[in-house]
Amino acid sequence: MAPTTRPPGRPRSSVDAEVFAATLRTVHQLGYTRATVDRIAAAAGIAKTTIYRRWPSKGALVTACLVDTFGPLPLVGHTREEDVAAAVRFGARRIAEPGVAAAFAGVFTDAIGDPGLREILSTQLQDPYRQVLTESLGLSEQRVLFFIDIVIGTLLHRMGMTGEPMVESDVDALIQMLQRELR
Amino acid sequence: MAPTTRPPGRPRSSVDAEVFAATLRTVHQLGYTRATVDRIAAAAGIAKTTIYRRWPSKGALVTACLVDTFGPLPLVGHTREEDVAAAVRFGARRIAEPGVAAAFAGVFTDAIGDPGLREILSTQLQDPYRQVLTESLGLSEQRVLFFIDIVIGTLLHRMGMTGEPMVESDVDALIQMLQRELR
DNA sequence: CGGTATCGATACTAATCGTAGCGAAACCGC
DNA sequence: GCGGTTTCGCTACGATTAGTATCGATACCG
Repeated sequence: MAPTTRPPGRPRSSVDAEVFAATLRTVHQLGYTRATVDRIAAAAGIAKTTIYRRWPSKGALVTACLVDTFGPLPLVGHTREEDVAAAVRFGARRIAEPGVAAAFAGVFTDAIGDPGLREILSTQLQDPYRQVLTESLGLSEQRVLFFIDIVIGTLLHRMGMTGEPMVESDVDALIQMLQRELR
Repeated sequence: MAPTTRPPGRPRSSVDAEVFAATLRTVHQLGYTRATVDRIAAAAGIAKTTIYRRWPSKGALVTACLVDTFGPLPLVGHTREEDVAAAVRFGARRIAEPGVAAAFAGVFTDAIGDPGLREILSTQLQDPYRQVLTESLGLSEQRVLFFIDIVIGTLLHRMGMTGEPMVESDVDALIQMLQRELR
């Protein structure tokens, strides 16, 4: 049926990309807590109310921002080893981008005690990778979730403790360890 | 020299244990953000001002609470394998305790953009384990920090995503993987 | 009993989240 | 061009929270 019947009224201005960029920039500069919606809106050059018309809460905005930043996982490998390496390097690159780790930590914090937000987090951010990896790596769902916990958890903990991304030699060690584990 | 010369004036009432317990209880029930200092104080049966006389900020209070909860790492193993297993199980038990994971996530969030708090976190919480493990496992400092990232990061990510502690079979898999990695 | 430092209680400032209401603007079909 | 509909920017607002200031009461010491 009508695939794109434009609804009546003034269309939404296409500023989502601007808002996401402004969100990461602000979170990077000030941290999650002090990255107020007011400041994010100002950085994006729009009004705060416009943000709340599109995302129901600050946590949902940041989660959407993370989903947008991570994007699809490019798995082109011919072997499981190649795919594991590609996935880990993908995660390491993304988490090293300014503001991503801080946004992650903030969303985790908000998600505790907010089941709705945790649902969004698990469904929109983790599930796509779980599906792709389950198919691509040929492992059980439990095994894939275990893999995701290790990759993302380890990289985030390093960022949280030191404020710096994991050095390349440690990323290499992480890849080798997981290649052996998933052999 | 005088080991315990009591300073003049009214001594501090010994309520630290009560406050720590109330902190974890409240964070467990309401999450880090809504666990206000007012509520924690009420749960501990003391005044909010008493808390601020002892800890400079909510983040510092929760960090001290985590330090108190984790406590010293009991390493009695005769082999590196035994010590690795003991350390992982120790972390898994602690992080599974109510409120601990939520407190961790909250402190990480606050620590970004608050270098003082990150310093406390790194120095008071991570350093003792780094020292003990470096000595006990006979590994380089870099290797031990890598080990800590994997253990704590993985366990926290599972708690943050699902709200439930990691199941025992996955903890066993984590142990085996790390034993192989650190062989 | 005097000196000193803590305790409880109250009040306060400064931020912040999220909502409500308003007139102006953008786009559509006619 | 014109009415209908929806989003936009803007301002204002209520509720909640971190952290500070203050004051009388209290506990311990010599």
